[in-house]
Amino acid sequence: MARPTRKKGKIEEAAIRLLAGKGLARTTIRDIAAAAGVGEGALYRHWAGKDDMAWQLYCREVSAFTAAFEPILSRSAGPLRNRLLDAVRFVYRFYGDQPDRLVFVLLTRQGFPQRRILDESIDPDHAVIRFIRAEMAAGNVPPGDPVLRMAMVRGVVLEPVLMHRYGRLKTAPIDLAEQVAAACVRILER
Amino acid sequence: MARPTRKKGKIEEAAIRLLAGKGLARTTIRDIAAAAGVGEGALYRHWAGKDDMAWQLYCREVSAFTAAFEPILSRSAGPLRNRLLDAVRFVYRFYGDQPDRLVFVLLTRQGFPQRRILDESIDPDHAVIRFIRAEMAAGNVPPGDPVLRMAMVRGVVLEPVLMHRYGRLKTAPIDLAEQVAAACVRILER
DNA sequence: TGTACATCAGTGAACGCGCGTTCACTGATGTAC
DNA sequence: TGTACATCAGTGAACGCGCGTTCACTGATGTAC
Repeated sequence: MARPTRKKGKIEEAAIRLLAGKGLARTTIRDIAAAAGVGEGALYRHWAGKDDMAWQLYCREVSAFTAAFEPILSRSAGPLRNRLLDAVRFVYRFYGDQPDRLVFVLLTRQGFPQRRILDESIDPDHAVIRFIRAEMAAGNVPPGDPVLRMAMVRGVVLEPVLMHRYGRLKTAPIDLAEQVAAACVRILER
Repeated sequence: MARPTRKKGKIEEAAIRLLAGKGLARTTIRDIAAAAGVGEGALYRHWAGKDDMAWQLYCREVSAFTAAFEPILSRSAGPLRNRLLDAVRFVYRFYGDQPDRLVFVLLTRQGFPQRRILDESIDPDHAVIRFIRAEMAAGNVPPGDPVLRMAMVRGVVLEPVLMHRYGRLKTAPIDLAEQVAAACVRILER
């Protein structure tokens, strides 16, 4: 039963790279198979089809990201600004180490034919909303719509990543972490 | 020669709606033709093909947006915070009036097969960069990378639009303009 | 240990559907005289 | 004004390519005895 799967991992890595690069609709099974050094049929040994593979992969990667990210947000020691800086650094280091994976997890909007909904327990946006709610309760953030706050913070943190990926922003995001974290503080603290 | 074109406009409106909704790759010629109430061949009377139509439409709409947006940015009267509020209100009103058109112009990333580059003279991001450079020169914004500043402002302003479009943010963006503009001021003013 | 068999990851040619595009045609409008 | 013709937006069946998927097959590994 526990037969060694040699090529499933290769397919997954190739898929993440290609999906982050050009999205689900423009990525073909043959693209993925060729990039993974695998026949076209191999994919169907592990998943029901293309969309199923993409969705399962997406859920797994989002879940893994959030599992690593949430503890950083919920560490309650130190002032808010330090914790925000840690969180921004975490995201930007992840991008520095595995740009395709971060883009796949956080910046692959749309893409899935049926409007699939991510479970709240693994959605990184919801982790940020919970964080903001907790900080409001603790009196570190003035009351207001936590979803709006999350949206603004998300935009400030991730838009520079996109600009870097498209070649517009020359500086690596990790070197901008202080500036971006400072902007987050100003958005949240009123 | 000046023969009346009855259906070109219908095709364009349908295309904007569909492209904003599901992107170029998932939108078919037949989708557009059906939504416009037109035969499939009609499109080829006006454009060389699907990609050509999408690109021409994109350039036209971006250009029109920037032509209306730039004067608001470059009005030099009044304090920075008032001008930023005007700019945010302009974007959010545009979204309120024509959500599909705004999403098509500002939030349709990627999509085009060959990495086509938008001319600087019609790119709204560049209009914002020019604005920030001018404010730096005038001493209203401390020196720093104008591209990073543009990216952060862009994220703060547009991420709430996406969240509203996907149903996560319940309040209409126009009612959040003051809060978002205040965040922009804090990002730019140091 | 050796032999026979079962299991299953992986192959790649073939299939059929859906897509962008073509093309022979229609019909409405403009122009020449 | 009326007639003949030219122009061109628009039609929709048909075409062919590229895609996701299938399937008969291979071969490596695990298991029974």
